[in-house]
Amino acid sequence: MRAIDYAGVLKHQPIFSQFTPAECEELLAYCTPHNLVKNENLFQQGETATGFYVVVHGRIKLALQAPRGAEKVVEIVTDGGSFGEAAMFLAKPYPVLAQALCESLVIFVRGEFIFARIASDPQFARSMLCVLSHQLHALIADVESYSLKSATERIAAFVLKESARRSSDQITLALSKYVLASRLSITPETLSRALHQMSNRGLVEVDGRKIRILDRPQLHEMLQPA
Amino acid sequence: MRAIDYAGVLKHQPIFSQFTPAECEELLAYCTPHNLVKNENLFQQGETATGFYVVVHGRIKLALQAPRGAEKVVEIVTDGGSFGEAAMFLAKPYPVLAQALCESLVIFVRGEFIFARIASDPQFARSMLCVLSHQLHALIADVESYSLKSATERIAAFVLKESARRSSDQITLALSKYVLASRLSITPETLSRALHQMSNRGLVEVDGRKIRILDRPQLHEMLQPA
DNA sequence: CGAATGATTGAAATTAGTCAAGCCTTGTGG
DNA sequence: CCACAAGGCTTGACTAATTTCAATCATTCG
Repeated sequence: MRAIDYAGVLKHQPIFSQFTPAECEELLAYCTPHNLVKNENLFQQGETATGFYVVVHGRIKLALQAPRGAEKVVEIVTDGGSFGEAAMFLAKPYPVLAQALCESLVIFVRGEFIFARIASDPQFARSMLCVLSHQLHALIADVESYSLKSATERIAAFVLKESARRSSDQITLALSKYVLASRLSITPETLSRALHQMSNRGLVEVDGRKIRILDRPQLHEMLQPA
Repeated sequence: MRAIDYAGVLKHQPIFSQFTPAECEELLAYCTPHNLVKNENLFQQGETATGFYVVVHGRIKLALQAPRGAEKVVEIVTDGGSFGEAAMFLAKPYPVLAQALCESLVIFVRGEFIFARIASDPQFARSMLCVLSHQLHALIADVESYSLKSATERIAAFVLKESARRSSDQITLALSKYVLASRLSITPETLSRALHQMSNRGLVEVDGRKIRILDRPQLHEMLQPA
């Protein structure tokens, strides 16, 4: 078993792409890798943040927890993504729970390094500002979706977005339908029913976790002004 | 009519509080003040951002617009607040509409200046990162509210938060109930009914736009685990 | 004063959630 | 290799929360 070249791994993360190999070596001293098994928690809602996380590979679920086991999945972070920056900058508790949906490798980066780097590298500061700005806009898009679209419309939007991301009419859910439903702020039952209904209308073809788009124009029309 | 000392005004905005008077003078060259009348639009959803805005005084509504006149109020920005930073950093369109709810003075700050300042002043970069982080966490709190709380609970939470902000049991809505309802993602009708119900239960006393908290413990309990 | 806007109220409709049962995989251990 | 347990998914019937529609009432402010 050979040691992983974590410095090399860091170099390949979008957020550190401007770093030289030497800088990655330096950064490494402030990093802690975490190998997570499926369903393992990385941190709980409420734990105070002293750094943030980069997802090397895998899928990390960020979720809000409510009494009686209810939860709301806010985001699924995948390869190359990061999370926890905002809590780090504010030195506040993480507002969400982070849990691995599958075997994942994430790297914890101590805030200490980031703060120093920002002080010395304005370009890096710009990158972090862009990362946070992206996250903010993504959340606003979610709020728009929750507030102004019906359950079926949200599902249609999701299918189209996934399809665009993979440049394919055929998408395979990397998530259980339970998690997807929570991400879309609906119940699994509603998701199931809505997919069936879309299937009956000939918009999509559903086979387990595979969804194929049959009538893209019609699907788009569902999201347009009435 | 005497010219307003905008440099002095800038100095008093939280986001520029670290600036020296000389720096504020310099900043001023990149600023454009806007006096807005009630209901005046500052920008439309979709306009490309080349800077951001600071609210000197007044109330600016940020809202998502949907077909058929529907809209969702995302945030109300008040004195000392700012908005549009994320769109500026991404050089993307504003995802929301900005409209004055009352006569307001806002100052537009060109991104050009901010970018230069970030390059030369790491402390300022930190400030901007904190501002964005705050906005992100505020949005997550909203998502939590929308997803995991009932309409009545959201109203109770709002009343308590307003009361805390003013350190008083008595709050006076600075918003029309229509705008407040949209902010809480409910309809005005539901807001009206819920307030009445809370009033009937002796939790609050409602008189037009004045709300007085009568039973704070009970109100808190509504937000706790069942 | 009177139009316009905002707020309230009631009744009906609708969406989505809840509860409960059953089904279908999938993986595991006998 | 089969059987069964477990989880994930689907389905149906019912319920509940909130919205919609419509009408009325109040307020404000030209």
